[in-house]
Amino acid sequence: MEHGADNLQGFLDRLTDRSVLHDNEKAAILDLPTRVAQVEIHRDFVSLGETTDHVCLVVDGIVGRFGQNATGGRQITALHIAGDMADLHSVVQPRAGSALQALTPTTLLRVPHAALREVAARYPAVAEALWRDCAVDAAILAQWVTNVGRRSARTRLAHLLCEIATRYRAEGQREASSFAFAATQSQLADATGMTTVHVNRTLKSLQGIASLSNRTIDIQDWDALSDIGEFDAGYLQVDIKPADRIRIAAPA
Amino acid sequence: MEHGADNLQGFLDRLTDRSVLHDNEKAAILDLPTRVAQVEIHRDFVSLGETTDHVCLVVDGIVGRFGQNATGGRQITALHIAGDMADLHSVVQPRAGSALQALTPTTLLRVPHAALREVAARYPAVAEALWRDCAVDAAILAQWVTNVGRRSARTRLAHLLCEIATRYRAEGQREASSFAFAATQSQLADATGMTTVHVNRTLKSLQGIASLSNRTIDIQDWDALSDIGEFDAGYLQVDIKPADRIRIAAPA
DNA sequence: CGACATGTTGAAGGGGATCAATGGTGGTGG
DNA sequence: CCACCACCATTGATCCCCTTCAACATGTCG
Repeated sequence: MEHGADNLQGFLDRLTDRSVLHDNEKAAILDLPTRVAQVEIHRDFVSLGETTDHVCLVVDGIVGRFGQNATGGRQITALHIAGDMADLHSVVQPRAGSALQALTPTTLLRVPHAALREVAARYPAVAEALWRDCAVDAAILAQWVTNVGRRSARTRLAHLLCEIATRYRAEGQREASSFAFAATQSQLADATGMTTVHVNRTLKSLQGIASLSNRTIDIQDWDALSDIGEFDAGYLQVDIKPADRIRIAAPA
Repeated sequence: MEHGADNLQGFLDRLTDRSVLHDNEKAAILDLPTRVAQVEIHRDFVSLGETTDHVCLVVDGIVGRFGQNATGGRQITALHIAGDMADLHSVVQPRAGSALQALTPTTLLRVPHAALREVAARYPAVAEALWRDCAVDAAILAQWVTNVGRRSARTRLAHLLCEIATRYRAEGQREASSFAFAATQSQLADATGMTTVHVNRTLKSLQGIASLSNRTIDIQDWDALSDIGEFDAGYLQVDIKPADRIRIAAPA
């Protein structure tokens, strides 16, 4: 067990984008004990029903949270990228309600529940920040329900691409962009409740607006894409001005 | 502003079904200031984007959390019944990511954020219990994504009925039952991403297994219904044995 | 009793699934 | 360095679940 301050920094950044933490609280987070783990592609590193004693921070790669139906059809219910705590909820609810799988070769940082709980207990503001991140997670899930339930395939896919792009560059972005994203069409299908075939065709229909190739997402026309995707970044709680960040806990 | 201990009891029960709270912590919750509100049917009492300063506890009736697409199609992303805090997440994230609407005439208890935050700050175990409830909420949302994304209409509807039944009687139930649930077919449609027409036909296909009429859900054959719905109640975190409830916070 | 919401039924059309095959492409080992 | 293989992308043809549109029935509440 080592200290993974370098990698924890990404997680801390995520937290402080939305929450107010003081220096001692930040230090406590960077001081968390960690263990690095490499996960090969397509491997479940948390299984359904398993009780875990640590959380998994994504350092590199993409992680999917999976649900499945009786016939084996898999549905991705959440995507997690570098800086995300993929199962933060497990701190208060250690029995996994869904499996976690590496969608690409992935590097994780495992942080023991015990250590995180200790920090959360000592610093209420940290507990609050973690809770807040879970709330954002839930807001994203609610968006996905709407996405899958009430939008056409084209809109669905566009919305997902917008969400991913926005989360990658945690700044408001209203422009074209291009970034590494090594998911396959079949994984996009699992995330949008479509079939691979239809993802392929829908992606084609977005030519000139956005594309996925060479493990890279290219967004050529952000306005058009966010329009098609009916996308409004508000729910991602990105770009919260420092003055608007809330802190319930007293100064430590 | 009065004390609504009677009605807060339902909320406290919900919390203590999953979390361990000591007597002083329970007392602090029952002591929260509240304001009763009657909400007429079909009225939004929280709008999208609004910043609230209180949470809404459902005392009686049914509340839906709504998302919507560009053409006005509405999707219910969560259902809340008596005892549920419909927007608990607003404690840490006061800007509403979705609207809340009364699906039936509803009685609410409004609890000021300030008061709840004060209790949460003084009693870390309370903050933990609230956080845990948000985590359960998120687990339900993940199920809904799977439900809407990868299940047939029949399965979807059966799954929803199973979830509602299980949440109403927060005990493991493997049997027929009948309970008041005044939602319309059109609301079930919004919750499952179907059309009213198809809900009507699908409901008919469940004749003898389950039915919705006279504002009442009747489940005649639980085994068949949970089978069709591919339902496993685990994610609802109902029926957690006292010994299995987790408490991070130290004894107060 | 009248009005409006909710439930019911029929007919027709389409969006996306399904099935099936072929074409790329990167990775691996001989 | 090439041959092979596994995985991924692409395309066509067909089917069907569910939507859409439209009408009518039923219920409920003032």
